Amino acid sequence: MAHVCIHWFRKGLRLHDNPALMAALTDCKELYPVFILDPYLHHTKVGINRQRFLIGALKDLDCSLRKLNSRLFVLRGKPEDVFPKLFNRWNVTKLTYEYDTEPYSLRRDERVASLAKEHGVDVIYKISHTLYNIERIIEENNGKPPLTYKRLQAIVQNLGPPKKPIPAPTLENMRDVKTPRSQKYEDEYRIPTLEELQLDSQFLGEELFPGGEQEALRRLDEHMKRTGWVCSFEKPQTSPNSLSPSTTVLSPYVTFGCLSARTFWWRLTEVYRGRKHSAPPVSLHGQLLWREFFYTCSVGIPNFNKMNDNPVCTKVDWDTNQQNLAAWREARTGFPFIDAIMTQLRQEGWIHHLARHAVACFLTRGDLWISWEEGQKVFEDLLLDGDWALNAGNWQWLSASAFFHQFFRVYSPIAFGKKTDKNGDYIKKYLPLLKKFPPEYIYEPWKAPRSVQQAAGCIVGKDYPHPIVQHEQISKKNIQRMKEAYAKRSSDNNESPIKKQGITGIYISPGLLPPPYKTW
DNA sequence: TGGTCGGTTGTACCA
DNA sequence: TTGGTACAACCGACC
Repeated sequence: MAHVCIHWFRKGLRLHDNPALMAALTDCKELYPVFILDPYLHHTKVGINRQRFLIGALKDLDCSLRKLNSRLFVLRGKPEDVFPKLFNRWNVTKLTYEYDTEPYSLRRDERVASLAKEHGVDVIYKISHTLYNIERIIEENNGKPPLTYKRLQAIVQNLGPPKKPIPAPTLENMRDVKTPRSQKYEDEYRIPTLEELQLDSQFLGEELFPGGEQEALRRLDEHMKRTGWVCSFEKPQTSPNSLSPSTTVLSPYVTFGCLSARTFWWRLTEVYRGRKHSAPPVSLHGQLLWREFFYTCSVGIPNFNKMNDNPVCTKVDWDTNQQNLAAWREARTGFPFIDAIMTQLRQEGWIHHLARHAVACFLTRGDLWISWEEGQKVFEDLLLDGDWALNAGNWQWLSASAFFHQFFRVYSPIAFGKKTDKNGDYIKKYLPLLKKFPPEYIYEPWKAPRSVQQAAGCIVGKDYPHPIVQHEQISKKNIQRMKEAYAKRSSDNNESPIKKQGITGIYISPGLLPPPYKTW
């Protein structure tokens, strides 16, 4: 029997390495490629850069599908409301999609799958967002997520390399498949503009990272040609404040699934072959494994995006301070390095990993003592590569709430940037107000004599804010508060080690701080 | 994937 | 020549 099939795009906005889409084409007479703008995921709070990236990715997908005599159908609403109507309207017999491990997605997909069953629709899903089947990694580690990178590496070593990516469907694959198209459909299911999504595009900057599979593959090709660079890539050696990105900026494409992580992995393997090359955790392969690491944690650890009821997260008495949170979010902390990074984040939707470290440390354990959950929300809205699992994992890491425990390693909002940008050119690019300050004051303009401030045309306290905290003092105090939080954690764990751990494995010796380990 | 401080060592320069 | 000085580079200890 030939099927009428919906392939549901959510992430995985690509044709290459899309096994669920290929499954849709098997015994298929009619194909409906569908994307649903879900108010839970695509609300107006999501940053406009991210929305633009999504719209770009959808346009690109539609364009590629049209080359296969198909198209993309874009709908709006809650998937559980949308699908029953589509099942009836199109007499659907099969639904395919890519497996998604986020808690919201799992609940959503469970509801949709059960609706599909009620309508006599077969459901097929495939794993292609991650390198591995995440549940398989957990199984291999005796049912617990590996809580160190090293452990994850050992597990995946046993599993062997990730599956090879499969090619995109061709016209040959589409020979017996039709996508019904009519003028009525064109209007009804077209891709909305940003204005239609009630977004004001006048605040948009230049589109540095356009969404879409074609751009993703172009960008991948461009970087893979640089064999020497790829082979010697070590993440910690790249600069957080170069004027153009010092890394690939493929992450937004992997996040939306415009680029398959497995395709990226195997392209790197090709480049590495026969050459001396860097290795995980610092290499580019290593970066993909970090993604895998946090995905595995996010699946195996309950309430992974929260402090409370999250068994790996140290409980910290974070302050509530709306003024300071707003100053951080809106790039007016008075520390040019921090404010420049937050400006780049808002304008461009991407900042370097180490820049994320600097601002995350500043918001949490370093200076403002504000919960990492607040930072998580800001990154979620503003980062093009904002990914539920990676965002939660990295915020816990940086705030020394989980995974990373050397809380006395505090980034200086003044000294850190100087290592790779002595002149402060990065600050001048994103905070042009400060561009006339001489290098000796650019990281701490409040120290400049009045005459220098006047000459620079920028008076601290009037044109640019005073620093909202005194870093030297506050960071010392915060280290002490962190020490107390760790001491409390240890004594709580001693009282009921297993119960407090929540997940059954004992991965931190109760009563002891984890040994200083180096993960790269 | 830290920062700071104090101490040591190495080195360039010069009287 | 050589001793003095300044300073950079590095190390370990500590937070």
